[in-house]
Amino acid sequence: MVSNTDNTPEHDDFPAEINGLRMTRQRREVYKSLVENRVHPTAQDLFLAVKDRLPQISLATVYNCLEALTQHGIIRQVHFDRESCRYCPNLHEHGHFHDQKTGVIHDVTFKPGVKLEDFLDLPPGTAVSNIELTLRGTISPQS
Amino acid sequence: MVSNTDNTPEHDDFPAEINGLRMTRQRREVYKSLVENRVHPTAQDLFLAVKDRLPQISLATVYNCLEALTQHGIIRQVHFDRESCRYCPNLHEHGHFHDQKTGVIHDVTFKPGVKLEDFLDLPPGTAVSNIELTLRGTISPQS
DNA sequence: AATAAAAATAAGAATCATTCTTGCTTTCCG
DNA sequence: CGGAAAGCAAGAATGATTCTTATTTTTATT
Repeated sequence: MVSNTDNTPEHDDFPAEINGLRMTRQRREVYKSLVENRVHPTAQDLFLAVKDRLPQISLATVYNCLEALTQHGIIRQVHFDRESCRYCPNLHEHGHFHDQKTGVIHDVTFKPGVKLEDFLDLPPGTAVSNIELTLRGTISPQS
Repeated sequence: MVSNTDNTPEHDDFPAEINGLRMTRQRREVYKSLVENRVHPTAQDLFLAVKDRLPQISLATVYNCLEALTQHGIIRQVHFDRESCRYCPNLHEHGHFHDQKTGVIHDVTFKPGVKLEDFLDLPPGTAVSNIELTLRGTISPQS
């Protein structure tokens, strides 16, 4: 097998470790493909993309890499109904708008300074550690 | 097979049709079990519950009923990551808070009068037809 | 009320995303 | 260097959901 920690300049000078996770060749390529891809890809999408650079990578390894990256807070999973998981390198608090006409998924940010309590009736004592917000609808062309 | 449109008083005087959907015996029992159940059950949960009244009902039929009820706007699907779909008879706009300690799922309502534009940066021209909001965290005991 | 057509159902097979298992390879660290 | 730990590839296994098919029930028509 080819070296996994090849961080020579022609391989992008990627850090050897992020958030305590060793950046192996497979993890690095999966992560890079995710960052380059702007459409919230699935594991399958990333598998095909990474194959160009690592032809013998397996789908299971892509899943392993995505799991490891997620567990270490480097990327996030995004869910739409029970479709295949999608992945997102944007770590800022944000939601997703799913355009039902085009299928495109847009990131949606919260207005600055807004707190959950401003728009939700939360039971007293709730400590929210994770938010997942999904909107669906259409975008009418702007004149 | 037992009659499907038995709406005699001892069977609860249920309407024979809701939102244009014929209330068959199976659909009625699935719906009633969902309303009685307060914990956002899965199809499997409902299958077991309904079996008491309709011993020969099949899991596929429960899925069919839930699909029909959902399509006719009588109930809603709720998703938590890629876990089994859960179902909810509460049609009011609301989100869900998943207590990570107890596993209990609480409905969370929006503060009255709040609009999406109040707390989200939506691209111009967006028409939102569906909102799914999932929170995770814990509830500390109130003193 | 009889009957043909349409809608629902039961049962089990099929699908598909994801996870698990196993044997091998690479990396880490003394 | 050499053993232990971590990662990986390949394919099998899992599990929720959907699909298929034959049968039953309901509806529409007479």
